[in-house]
Amino acid sequence: MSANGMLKGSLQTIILKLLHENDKMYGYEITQKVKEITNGEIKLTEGSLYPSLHKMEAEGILSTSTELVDNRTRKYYSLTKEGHLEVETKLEEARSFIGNLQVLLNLNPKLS
Amino acid sequence: MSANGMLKGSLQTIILKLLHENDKMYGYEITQKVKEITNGEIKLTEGSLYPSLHKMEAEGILSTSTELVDNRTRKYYSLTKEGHLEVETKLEEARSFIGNLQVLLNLNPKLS
DNA sequence: CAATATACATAATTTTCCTATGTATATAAG
DNA sequence: CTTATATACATAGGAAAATTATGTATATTG
Repeated sequence: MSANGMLKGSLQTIILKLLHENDKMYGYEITQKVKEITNGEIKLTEGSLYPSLHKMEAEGILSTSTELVDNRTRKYYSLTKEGHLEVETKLEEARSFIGNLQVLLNLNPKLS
Repeated sequence: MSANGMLKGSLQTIILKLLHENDKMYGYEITQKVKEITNGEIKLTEGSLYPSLHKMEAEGILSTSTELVDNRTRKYYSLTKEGHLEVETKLEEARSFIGNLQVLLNLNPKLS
């Protein structure tokens, strides 16, 4: 929630990057991690997170395994081989887009 | 077009920033300016640009004036008083969001 | 004369996210 | 003991934003 109408288009990239770093994570853990890293400025809603995870699983870039902890179900997500390729693509797109946006908006313009 | 699925959410900000710098611009001119600044990496489509301009005009943050140049109509857009306020808000949002995204994706992480 | 550039517009669709809701267990507060 | 909060998942319905695909029209270049 809270002031991120700009999330569109980068949610998948954020999720994939976290899974690239952490090997396996479950949904709730992802929301907490994003909140922590951004000092509470970006809060993923379940209504956007879970459908996005399901979609990527259906596309074959994520795989799942379920565990039971304290009587509560945890569904862990991991990158597949295709997922690892997809992260690189998405990150490069993000790098490029952010660079262009910074130039357009005069925010920390690209040196060089 | 071309590799900017991440445009969602920042199109208005880009337009407003250009109008903030240029006092008045017409649609086609905006597409050319964005293409020029980003070395052709971001190409605004008419299908997204014009509806966005119309919407902002309806909201009262843009005003228009039409001119005829070489027998072709040009519809110039300018920021209204509200538009000038809106630019600041949008820019601050963009600054914040990009900062968070950079930390999440490990791209030029914020020093400090 | 044809292709490209300039200049606007919009309908229909798709993508992506959010809101609201629902289920269920564990723990902390009072 | 009861209530609120945190943990943990899921999905239906709706809204917002951009794209695709058209359509009109004039000027310029080859």
